Parts: sequence; structure tokens; C-alpha cells
Amino acid sequence: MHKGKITIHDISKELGIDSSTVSRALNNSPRVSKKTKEKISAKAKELGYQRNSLASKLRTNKTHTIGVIIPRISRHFFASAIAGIEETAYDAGYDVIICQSLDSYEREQKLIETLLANRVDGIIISISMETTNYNHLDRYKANGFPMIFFDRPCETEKNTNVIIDDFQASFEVTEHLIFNGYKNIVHFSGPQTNLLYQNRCKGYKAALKKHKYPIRKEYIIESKLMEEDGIENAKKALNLPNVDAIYSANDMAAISAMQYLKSQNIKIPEQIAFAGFSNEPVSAVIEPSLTTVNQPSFEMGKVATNILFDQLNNNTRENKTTILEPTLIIRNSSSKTNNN
Amino acid sequence: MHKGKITIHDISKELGIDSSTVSRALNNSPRVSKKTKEKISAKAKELGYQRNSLASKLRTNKTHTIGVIIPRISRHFFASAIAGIEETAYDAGYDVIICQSLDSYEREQKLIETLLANRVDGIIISISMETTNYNHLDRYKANGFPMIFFDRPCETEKNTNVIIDDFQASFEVTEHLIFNGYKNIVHFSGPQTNLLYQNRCKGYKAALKKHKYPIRKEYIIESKLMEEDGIENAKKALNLPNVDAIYSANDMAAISAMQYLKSQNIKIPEQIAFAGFSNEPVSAVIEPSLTTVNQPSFEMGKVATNILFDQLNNNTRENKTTILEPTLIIRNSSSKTNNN
DNA sequence: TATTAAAATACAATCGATTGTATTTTTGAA
DNA sequence: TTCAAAAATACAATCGATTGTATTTTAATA
Repeated sequence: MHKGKITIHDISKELGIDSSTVSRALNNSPRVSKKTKEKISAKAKELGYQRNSLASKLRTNKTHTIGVIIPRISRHFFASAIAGIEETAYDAGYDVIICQSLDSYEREQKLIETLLANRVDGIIISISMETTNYNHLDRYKANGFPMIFFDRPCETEKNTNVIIDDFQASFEVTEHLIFNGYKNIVHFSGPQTNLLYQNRCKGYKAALKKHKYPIRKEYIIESKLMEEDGIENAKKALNLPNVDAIYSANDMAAISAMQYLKSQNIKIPEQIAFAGFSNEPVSAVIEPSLTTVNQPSFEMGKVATNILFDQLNNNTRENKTTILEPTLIIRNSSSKTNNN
Repeated sequence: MHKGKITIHDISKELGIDSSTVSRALNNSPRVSKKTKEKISAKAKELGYQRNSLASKLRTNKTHTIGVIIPRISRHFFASAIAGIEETAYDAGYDVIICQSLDSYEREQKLIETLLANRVDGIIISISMETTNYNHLDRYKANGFPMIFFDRPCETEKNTNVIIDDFQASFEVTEHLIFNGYKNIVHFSGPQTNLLYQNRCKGYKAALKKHKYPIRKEYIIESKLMEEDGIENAKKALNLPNVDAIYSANDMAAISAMQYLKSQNIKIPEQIAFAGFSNEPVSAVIEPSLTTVNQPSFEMGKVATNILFDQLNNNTRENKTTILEPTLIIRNSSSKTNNN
């Protein structure tokens, strides 16, 4: 048997009913009588008919598909956001195509092209760390396609962003460390080309400033915050004088830094306290458990998707930024007492 | 501006060149002169032409897309397998559509339908835990589409599977525990409808048998091995006499069980030793670090994809099972001595 | 029964790209 | 310069489903 051989025309011929009627019947159009519908769907089943979505999408110019581009699916935050996106999308009868940019600009560009070529109805994207210009996105948006940014906002003028208050969360984490008596807090920051990491860095600085602590450039270590960066950063931190706490802009780097310091017999939090960001599951398992910030990832996915559908249904392209509230999760890595 | 408005016909009109020539030029056909190609691609760029893949796929009956269905993207094993799949696929000029079944049979069924409707060239799947019949898959395969099963094999007669030697790995884990002096080993098993968990269970039993240890039904606790199951299972294990080790058929349940036991002040591995399966990253971070089995996930993805391409290119549908070798990773949760 | 409105179905064009065949243009050899 | 071969381009059908319009059938009313 050949690939997806059966078409509405096969059904049409077998029954002597025009293919337009077959199409309408399969789409449950009121223009087809009940009796005919039954005959058609019975025959469709008999022949193993499987609609060709490509043809349908081509004709209707509607794919009922949204594209999602994220840095990597293995991060809990993104996996959870995708869950939120999929739930909302499937309820609305939309399919979701998940793509990972692996934080590569080139790949992100290609993915956009592919999604464009496949005529997705809209895109939800968390831009890659490498992305510093937005030409590839502008071109897409110029076509009038809706595009929602989440987690990592897009800096250019008019965009729809769904983010958390990174500044505020970062401020709270830092202040939490300060309240617990830590004075020389190193910050592992991400690429400053990205607004998200800029904001987290600003929050850190603002907290120091509020409490009249000095802001020292060398205490801000910039990297891509991958696992290996955490170790490198930890080494750098050890070479700085008096460091008694490290606040990492993501959990990944915090975890590997902690592992490294533990291997060097440095006590956490007694000698160096820790805080991370994102609440990856592993942060609850490591000892001491890692103080971090929980982002409402699932909700973010839902919100982003709903906004996308709003824009699609009302054919508007508003440029609002929606800010969701993160929560500080205090665990054992950041308090001098009470460490079980 | 309207959606993806520019077509080859627009270019055709503007230049007074037939659309067939435009199409050939854009596909770099030798039938079009260099000069014309240049004119066309310049105009295409100028107009912001974006090929409509849907039309192309419809016409050629080739989508250059493969579908991947896995239980969940958040599992490290699957994320890593996907990396292997994507790398291989992209090198061959194929797109990949990732879908998660969330271990639901119903969802898996729908996903197959969607992929079918979108005429993917082939499917790579790790079936859901709930899946016990294969009608939805058979129907797909009956159409002559290639389908590769990985990790969780398909039991029905003729299939192409890429799996690891679960029996052997499980046997080794269990024997490792036995060698370390553990005598009453509980096994957390997954749904026995799934060959994978059957094999892991068999390996466990075989090791006990070899060393003349009794196989006790109540020592085999079956569940879906989710996080919450680990806790439940741990409670059950505590009610059994003399339990001194737990071997869980996945890391997830092992980790949550360990966390629970630790909260009950039970010493690991002194009182109860642990071993898991899959080598989730968290298993290296928990204390004590968890002995587990590493599956060559990335390689599995690559192998599965290459087999798929073989079948596509040679138009064969062989039914081989490829078995990859897992490795036992011995950490601190399973040895009575040397626990740092 | 005749007439007409409503319901059901058929016809035909279309979505955008591809591709076999036909035609025109160019090139090169005689 | 002439003509065949080769190169370049044009024509037209096609993939499978959808949809506006036209036609036929059925049902309802007078």
C-alpha cells in the first residue's frame, strides 16, 4: 500500500458523491444530510482515510499550529512552560511545534525560517543567549505574524513580552542574603546583551546600594551560566577577598559551583552561602538545599499562549508587557543557622 | 501586509519569467541559467519571498520531517536522545517535530493522528507507559510509514527497536548490590505491561537466583515510578522486614524515596542502600550520590535516526532490534564503606 | 397538481509549488 | 549562412482539500 493513499476523491468515486460533499461531510457541515454524512464517514473508516493536513492548511491559509522556540527543552523551567503552552493550545485545537535553539543565534534564525515556511499561525519564543540583533525576528513580525516573547524579553521597541519581575526577584534574593549577614556577595551574571540578565544584575546592585554596600565590578562574574561556567566562576570567586556568598543568575551554575566548592572542602553556607535562580528540581535535592527563585513557568506558558490567541482571534498586535510574580524560596544554602 | 503574501507567481509576474522557472531557480536547478537565477533570487530577496513549505510538501509528497513521540521532554534521558535525533536529522536536512505523550495512551493516539495528518516521513517513538495495545501504531505502519521504537520496545511481532540491554544492566545492578553485602533487596518496578520494565525486573530476579537469594513477590513493588510513587514505595518498603537495599527501575522514584527516608533519619547506605536507573543529572548531586545505570541516550537517538533514514532511503522496512550497551555507574549510595 | 422555497449535492476554481513536456533561444559545427 | 544539438524557458497538469456558485432534489404550500 502506498503512503496516505486515500483521499476524499477516492471516497468520492467509491460512493459516487462529489468530493466537495465528502469534504463538507467530514467537516460536519450543515450543508450535508445526515444520511450522506454517515455513508461517507463509514466509507472513510473502511478505506482508512486520513486527512491530509498539508492540503487543508494550504487551501485555508490557516495551520492551527503555533511554533515554540526555546533555548533547551531539558531545563525544567522551559519544560514546564511548554506544558502550559501545550495545555492551552490543545484546548483551543492548536498543535504545537517545539524547537530548541540551544542558545545559538544561527540555529534560532534557521528555526524561524522553518516555522515561517511551515506557516505557523504564531510564535512563542524565548530568545537565545547569543541573540543580540533582531533582524530575523523583525522580518517575521513585519509579515504581521504574532510573536510573543517570554522569559527573555525582546528589547526592541514594540513587542509583546511575558516576563517575571527579574529586577525585583533579584533584589529580594540579594537582600535576603544581606539580611542573613552576608556582606561580600559575588554575582554570577549571564550575557549582558540579554535584558533578563541585565535586570537580574540591576536588582543585585540595587540591593547592595540600598544597604550601602559597595558595588565591585570584580564581584560580578559574567558567563553563559552553563555547568562548566559554574566551576570556572567558583574558582574566580575563590580568588577574590572575603567572599562569603554567591548569588548565581541561574541554578545550573550555582549547583556546579557548589559541587566544586564542596569538593574543595569549603563549607556551605558557613564559609560561602549560595542562592540561585529558577528553582530547578535539583536545587531542592542538593545539600545544602539551594535558596532560589521560583518562576511561575507553567502559568507563563499559559499566559503567553492566551495572549497569542487573543491577537490571532481579534487580529490585533498589541505590545503589552505582562509581568508575573516570582517567589523567593528560602532553603538551607543561605542561612548561617539552621542547616540540616 | 498580508500573511506570507509573496509567492513564486509574484516573482514571476514582476520579472516576466514563468513561475516554473522561478521555482527551478530557487531550487538551484541546472535547467536555469546563472543570469536568470541571479535575477530571481535578487527579486525574491527584495520582495521578502518565503517559500511555502506546505505547498511544496503537498506537491512532492515528501515532508522531510520526522516526528518524535516521547513520554516527556523534561527527562534527561529523553532530552538527550532528542539531541541525538536532531543532530542526525538536521545534518540530513530533515526537520524534527517533538511531541510528548505524557505517558498517556489517549494523547499518544492523538499525536500519531496529527503526525499522520501532517505526513511526516517517519516516526521515532518511545511508547507511553499506559500503552498496552498497538492498534494505533499498526494502522500507521500498515500505511508503510517507517516507525522506529526506542528505549521502550514494541512487543508485537515485527518492529524496529533500538533499546539497551535492560535485562543485563538490571542484572549487573542487582549483583553489584549483592556483592556489596546487601541481602534483602527491594525492587521498585514499573508497569509490567511494558517490556522494558519486565526486562529490568527479570534481570533483578536472575541476579537473586544466581546467588541463591529468595525471590519474594512482596519485595517487588510496582508503580508508575513518578516522584510521588517513590515516596509511597519507600513507605511500603519500610514495612517489609529486613530490607537493606532498594533498587529502583528509574532514578526519579529512587531520588524521592531517598529524600523521604532521609527525612525519616534513615541512613543511606548504612541502613538502606540505593540504586537507580537512567543516570538523571540529579543522581550525581544527591547525597549520597546515587548508583545508577547510564544509558547511551544521545547515541540511541542517533542510531534510531540513522536506521530510520536507511529505511527511508532504501525503502525497506526491516525489523531488527538494535541493542546498545548501558554502563553501571557506581556511586556512594550502594557501598557500606567509602561514603564521603 | 403546480409552484416555490429550502435542502442537498455537484461544478469548478483555488491555495503555492513542482515537474514532465513542449517550445523557443542560443550555441557551435558544417 | 544553415542547421542540428543543446540550453533555456514556457506551458500546463498536478498534489488534496476547501469553498463560492450553480444545479438538482426534496419538501412544503397553495
